Amino acid sequence: MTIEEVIKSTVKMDNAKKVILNIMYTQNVIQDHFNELIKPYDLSGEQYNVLRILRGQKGKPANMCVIQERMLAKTSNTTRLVDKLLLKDFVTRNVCPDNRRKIEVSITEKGLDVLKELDPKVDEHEQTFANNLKPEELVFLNQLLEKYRTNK
Amino acid sequence: MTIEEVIKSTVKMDNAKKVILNIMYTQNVIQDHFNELIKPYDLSGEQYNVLRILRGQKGKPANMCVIQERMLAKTSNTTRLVDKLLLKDFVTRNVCPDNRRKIEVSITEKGLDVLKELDPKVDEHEQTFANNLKPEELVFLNQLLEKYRTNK
DNA sequence: ACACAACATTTGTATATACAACTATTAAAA
DNA sequence: TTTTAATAGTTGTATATACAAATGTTGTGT
Repeated sequence: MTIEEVIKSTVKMDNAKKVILNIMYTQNVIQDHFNELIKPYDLSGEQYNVLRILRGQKGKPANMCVIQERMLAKTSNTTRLVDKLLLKDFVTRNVCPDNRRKIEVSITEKGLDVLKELDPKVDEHEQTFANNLKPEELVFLNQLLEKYRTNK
Repeated sequence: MTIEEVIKSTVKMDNAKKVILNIMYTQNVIQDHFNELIKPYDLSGEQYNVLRILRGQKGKPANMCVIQERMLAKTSNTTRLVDKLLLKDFVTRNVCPDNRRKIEVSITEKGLDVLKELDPKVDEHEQTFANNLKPEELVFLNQLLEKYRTNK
């Protein structure tokens, strides 16, 4: 389905506009699919993302600004995301002893368990889309997107 | 900047995962850029999108479900989006005489004026990104994204 | 030591989004 | 014709997001 069909556009669009709409819409489709996947786990997409970042720390705690800079949506409110994860016992939060301005956030066993349970489903989610392209097309799509963003 | 650099990933990712993150992140970058652009006009991205859809109707009013199906984010609350546009006198809203379940929404002169003023800025926004790619790369990027979404 | 800037995080507030429940109207079936 | 189902839109509520202002802590210059 082309992007014109999706938005039932009546007027002809140039490729610059089509690309923007295609990226926006594709992101929406991916996100809807992913939200379905994590709905039973009472996690939002950004909450999942924070857990993933914390697991990537391999035991080392992360402070708020580290989490922030590794998130996709830089405008998210990290404090309140961590609040939600705390309520579910997926993370711990402590003042950093070396620098009391900083907060050390770590993932708990319970948090790791949830991620482990989600891992195969997330892989499947990723593959479902990726299987529509040949391996070399995937590589090229990555290159094009990265080039498209140059200097932004 | 590769997606790994953006999220400062420590672990190696396969291309299926990279593509997802690249699309999500690129959408974020585009949206942030667009939000800057429309900020002075007191419009949100989705509000702009509704106005654009209404202009595409070329005078013919659109009812709520038509607007809904042409929006990128299918989960948006059309009623409240139109409420906001009404407050700014950018649209009119009337009960459809043929079928009183339906609502006819039309763009006003004032709404058209705002779009007209935004047009060159939106074009520039689209070109800023598109100029990073060759014309044939743009075409290919569109094809890859559409193929990537197959059956979703 | 004191003032002041820089840093890290939190809080307030307004708006937006997600999703289910609800109302009103029309169409279809019994 | 009454009941039921389908359609179109609205409202309630909880959560999320955006962004500015506020708080507390540390570093720097005088």
